[in-house]
Amino acid sequence: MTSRKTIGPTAAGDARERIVLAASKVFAAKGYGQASTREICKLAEVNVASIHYYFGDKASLYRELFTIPEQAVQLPTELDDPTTSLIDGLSAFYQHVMGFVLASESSSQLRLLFLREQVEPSGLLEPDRVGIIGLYHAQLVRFLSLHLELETADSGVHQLAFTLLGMAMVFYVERATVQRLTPGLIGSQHEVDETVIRLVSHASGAVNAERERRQEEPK
Amino acid sequence: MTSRKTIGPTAAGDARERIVLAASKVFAAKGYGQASTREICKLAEVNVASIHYYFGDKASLYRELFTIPEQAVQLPTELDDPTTSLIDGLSAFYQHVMGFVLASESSSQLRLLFLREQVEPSGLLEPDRVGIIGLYHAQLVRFLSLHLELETADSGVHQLAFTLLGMAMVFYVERATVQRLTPGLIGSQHEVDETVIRLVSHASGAVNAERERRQEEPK
DNA sequence: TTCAATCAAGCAAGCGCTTGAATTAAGCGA
DNA sequence: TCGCTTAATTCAAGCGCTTGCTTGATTGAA
Repeated sequence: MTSRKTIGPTAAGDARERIVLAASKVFAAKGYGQASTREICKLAEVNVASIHYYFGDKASLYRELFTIPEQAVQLPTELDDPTTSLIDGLSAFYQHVMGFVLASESSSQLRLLFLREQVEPSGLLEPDRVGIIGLYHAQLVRFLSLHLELETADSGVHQLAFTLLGMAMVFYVERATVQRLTPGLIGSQHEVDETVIRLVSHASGAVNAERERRQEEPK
Repeated sequence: MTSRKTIGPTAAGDARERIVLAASKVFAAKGYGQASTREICKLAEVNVASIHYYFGDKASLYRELFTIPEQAVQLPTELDDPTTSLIDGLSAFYQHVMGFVLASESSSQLRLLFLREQVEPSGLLEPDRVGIIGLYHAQLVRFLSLHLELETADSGVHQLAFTLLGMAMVFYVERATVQRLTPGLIGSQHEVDETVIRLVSHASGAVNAERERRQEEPK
């Protein structure tokens, strides 16, 4: 049905790709429910029937966007290197995560889509699916367990990982509010760099607090 | 048109209240766009015309839910008391904020609605409106400026306030993920209490880090 | 000639909203 | 207490519109 051996008539078989690109933009901007197939097709400059022709239906097109992610969800490798210091690891983490808060173009388009699916699940994906946040969280738990010298990760480490995640997530979820209340944090690359430095400082403070908390009540 | 001097026919004039209650549930669960007036009316057990009769249209009904909030958005008073210590203030803050993560019933229904409007603005409210997060943020900035002994709040304090906010927000925005990855953090009142204690610890660590960061580079 | 690809047109369903009539409780003179 | 008026409220039906999706015809490169 959709063999790609032979390319289409007009110019190229890129209609399918144009649909995927347009869909990622519209879905990311409006969410699954509010996005209309007609708007996607108009943006992709294809006929409304093309979605059915290439993907079957709207839901399948949406799921298609979540099958690409292997490259999009690339975790910072430094955190899994045992020789990385706490500060360097946190620095790598926040540089990586905050790198997408700028440039709302195609690079971060998918990431926006993933975040939206995480915050407001469409119900179309596998329900037990591990989202981006889950991947970051697992990596942070590993990293923190190492630097807190724990054999097994307990609730405290898990919560600490959520703490570090939340510190960055607020800039995505509340991006508009941050920009309005405090312009100068995520407006330019230089500002983001400054913000990352402070994030690392706050994060290491939290990690140290957790370490001290454990020494007080080793239980 | 809608005088409430005389009560209606059947039982009481509570049809309007039933609509408000049902609307807050449906809007909170699905968002403004995905919620349908028919579903709201069905839940409220009223005719579809009742929304127009009592509120005019769907948008006005939605706005109505945001005019009640004075009691819902009650900030913790301890933070504005100059005699409150850093730890006590942080403890009051997180107890207050995390107090709504349990009990997903009517009490937190409105709060869920507010959070959704913050994350995904409907565009129906005044555009320069300060949401809940803005109120909490302003209070935190005041509190932190006091305890960091600053005359004017700069970007660093603002960011620190967002850091403290994000640490709690992750439990709301990523509630489902937290429950799945780390059951035992927000499942019961006792668990929430434990979580709050650790949050206060992490937060004070972040605040102390910010304090030290300022001493190093006073500039 | 073949067939993947595109197109305009339209279908059923759901949406917000409107309408005019039916229902009901309260007010009131006799 | 009765019968009547009045007005608040509820109701079924349906209007115009958008939605996702389908169809049968058309296009054009191989």
